[in-house]
Amino acid sequence: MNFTQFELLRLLQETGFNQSKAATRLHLVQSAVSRQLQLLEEELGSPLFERQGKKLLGLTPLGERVLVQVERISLAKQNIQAIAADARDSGNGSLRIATTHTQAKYLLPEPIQKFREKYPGVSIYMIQSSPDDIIQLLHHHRADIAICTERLSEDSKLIVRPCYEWRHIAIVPHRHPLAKGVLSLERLASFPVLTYSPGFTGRSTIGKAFGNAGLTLDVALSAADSDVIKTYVRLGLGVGVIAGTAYEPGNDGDLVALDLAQLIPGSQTKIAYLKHLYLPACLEYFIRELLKGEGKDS
Amino acid sequence: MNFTQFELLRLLQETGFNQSKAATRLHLVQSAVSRQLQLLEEELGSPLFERQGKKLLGLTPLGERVLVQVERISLAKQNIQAIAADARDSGNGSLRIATTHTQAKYLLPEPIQKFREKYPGVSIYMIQSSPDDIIQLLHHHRADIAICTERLSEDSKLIVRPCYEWRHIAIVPHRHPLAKGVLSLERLASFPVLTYSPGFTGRSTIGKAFGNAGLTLDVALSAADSDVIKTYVRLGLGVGVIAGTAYEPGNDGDLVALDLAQLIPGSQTKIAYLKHLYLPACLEYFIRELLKGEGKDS
DNA sequence: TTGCGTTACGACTCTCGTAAGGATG
DNA sequence: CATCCTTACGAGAGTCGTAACGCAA
Repeated sequence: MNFTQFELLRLLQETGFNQSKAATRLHLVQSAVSRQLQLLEEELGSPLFERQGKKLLGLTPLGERVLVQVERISLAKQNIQAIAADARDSGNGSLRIATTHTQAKYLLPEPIQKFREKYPGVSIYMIQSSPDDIIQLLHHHRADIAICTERLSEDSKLIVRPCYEWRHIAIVPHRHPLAKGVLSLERLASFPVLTYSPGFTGRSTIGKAFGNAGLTLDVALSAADSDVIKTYVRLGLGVGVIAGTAYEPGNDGDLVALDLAQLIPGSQTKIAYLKHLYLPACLEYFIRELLKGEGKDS
Repeated sequence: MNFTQFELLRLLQETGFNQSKAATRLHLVQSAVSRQLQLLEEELGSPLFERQGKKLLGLTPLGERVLVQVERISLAKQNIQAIAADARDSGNGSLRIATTHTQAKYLLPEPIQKFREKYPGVSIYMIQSSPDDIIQLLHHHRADIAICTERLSEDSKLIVRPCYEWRHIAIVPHRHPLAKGVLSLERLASFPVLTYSPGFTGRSTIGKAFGNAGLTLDVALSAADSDVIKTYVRLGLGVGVIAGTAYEPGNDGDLVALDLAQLIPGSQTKIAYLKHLYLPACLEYFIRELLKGEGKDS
């Protein structure tokens, strides 16, 4: 029973119960892993893994219950290291932000600039990925905080806090027919639409709004990235539906932004971090900055 | 960073930061403790303890934050052992009940008998103590479950669940003047009273009831134990005020029980166990039995 | 002097890596 | 025969206990 053995358990699950891969990630040889596994199972008195011959297939019910506790231990141990690092020098360290392109480009610049001024010694890692991946990054301790609009709610291991509300807009070139006249979901749906990939930046909200109106969207192109969408809107591929915050009057003067507030419900961008995770001074500051203006504490 | 070092931290706090005592409880010599402490502080990079010369005085702010995580680790580790023991043989093991005399004698016999029938292999340790001690026993992992009436509410580390409601009664010998006539707080207070020691079995409720009525109690004798009180009531020392459940018609026929339901508010006996503690099958069963009839789940 | 903590050193235990071998597809 | 796991064995690291020392009440 030691930390290495517990870390091993976690890695075995992550690697699909492959001892060789787990060994590599622990900087050990495979035989050491095999032995530690035997020792642990022997100490606990019953097998933690389902086996077929010598190969590991998965966890036993016992193994699963144990793993829950192991995750707690792993988290608490990381917390201790974070607490100590914070005490040694709270102006140092790293901040790993997992988020989507839209947030990284349009929401975060200002808070990150303020953060940088206060904590010039902290390295910021911006990890861009899909919302599904982002949550996995949190769970696997590969990111400290997640910022995104979707997939952040029904997870008991996370603390999720609302960060800010925003609206979708439609963008079209000036010459586009939609630039003039009254806007409606029906009229919008009559054009090819360019918007976010499923799972990104409120795409589900868009889908629901049209679905409820009995309309089917002709999605000509979907991308994770507001800027990619803008590019193809400029090429005349159709109507772009993007986050309102992604429209930059300075750079996007060639495009007309059409307010969809009456047509598509608002979206809420949230921040999330692991429950029971120690928040270093700098991370706490960053979260406070992000929540500023929102006012709602929980 | 290993489990021994963390266990050491916990023990140092328990022993008042005395390395020698902590060493003994870890079955080590004192010099080993000294070295492990240095290694841990060196690894974390800053001191965990306030020192005066060589003597340890207490925890630094860092040390306190670390200790919180250490307690989580310790608990999770114990959980793993409990889970494994439970899986090896859920009919075996032990059940450590911390409670007061009144509960042990008048509430628990029936549930424990049922428990014993279902789990004949489980050793039951009945730890009788004061409510204050009982809570400490839980925190120090020296008891699995606490059952008592007082001091069980404002602790965020515990899960507290109401178990049953009961009332106080007054007991007097047949010849006593109080055995006849109308009962009132005033009349009761005019006699010497024998009741529970402060902190025991609803003593605070009794005190408040008389206090609110502007009466001072003449407590001739207080004891932790209903049977002791009965004994001295029989000797004519005064009026006994005890839990209604402690009156046994069979054995206490020489005493008159007077209902105090209209005079003293009811008390609630609760059960408590550590949050995040793994409940072995037998403990889960025992808790379910205790809550039966209460119906309220939370 | 007694109690408490640190430092030095030898002995022992533990765990690793190397290497060889068995099982499985 | 390639992958995955187990077992045997020697080398090295880590931790303990003994013992000697420093310091304060």
